[in-house]
Amino acid sequence: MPTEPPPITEAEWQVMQLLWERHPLGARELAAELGPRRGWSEATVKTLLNRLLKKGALGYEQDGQRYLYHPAVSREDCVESESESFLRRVFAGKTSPLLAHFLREGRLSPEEVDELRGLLQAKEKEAER
Amino acid sequence: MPTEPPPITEAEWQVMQLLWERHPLGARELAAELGPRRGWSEATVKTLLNRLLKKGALGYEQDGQRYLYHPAVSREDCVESESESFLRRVFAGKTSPLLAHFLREGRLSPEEVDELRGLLQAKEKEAER
DNA sequence: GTTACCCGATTACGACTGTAATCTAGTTTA
DNA sequence: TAAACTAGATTACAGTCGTAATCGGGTAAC
Repeated sequence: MPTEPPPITEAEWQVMQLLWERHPLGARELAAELGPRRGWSEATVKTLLNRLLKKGALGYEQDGQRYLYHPAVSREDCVESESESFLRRVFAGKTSPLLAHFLREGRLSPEEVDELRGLLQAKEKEAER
Repeated sequence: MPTEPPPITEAEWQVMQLLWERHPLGARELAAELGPRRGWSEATVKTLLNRLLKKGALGYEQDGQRYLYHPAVSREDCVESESESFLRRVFAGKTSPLLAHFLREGRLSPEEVDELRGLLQAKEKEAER
């Protein structure tokens, strides 16, 4: 069973997403990337890093006198737990209406449609069993 | 354009879900239903009702000396705005991975699979255009 | 060796949340 | 009519969040 990840807030997700893509990174680099695109001061980024450390969502290795941060929880686990809570809250736990909603609203390339068809077929077989 | 619904918190969603299903309802009935299943005191339910009124998410009609509450924002609008924010936060705005995730994780009846296949086909045609 | 600087740690602070208790004014009851 | 009961309005209060400024200790530069 994957360890239940700590709750990650909206602002913290931004930090995590970047670190899941690319790590390790120092506060400096993180701030350089996130600051402009989120309108955050460097201080704000540092606060988020500290909170994520405290939650156990990040780890670090010392690099001279600074830290190089890296994720300590997997993206999959976080996506999973956030998804579950969203599903429960907004769609009363029923997956099918959720899928219908996003299928209607989303824009999908033909390739994506194809991939999803594949997954649906797999699902179908599984249901037959 | 549907009016942007106010942000609804986790606890408030419970109240809204019940009222979307069945309304109008008095604070008494709401509390009778939500209290047990959420472990809330009646006072808590009243607080939530007040906050939702203040946000404009609920309306009421006077019934003697009490209120009968009813939704003032549509479930669809709330679902939509909550879904958008979830999609952005957790799946970086990309619908396809979201669908793939819930397709993999969810349990679907054969009928649901069928319905989804229909939606997929519609999507496909739309993409061809 | 002082001085300026970099960086993590600590503190700040108002808004929002979850969870209630209390107040207050009308209503029912003895 | 005084006591008890409703039910909405107001107040409470600790924890979290977004957003930051400041502190303190080590490092580099002069």
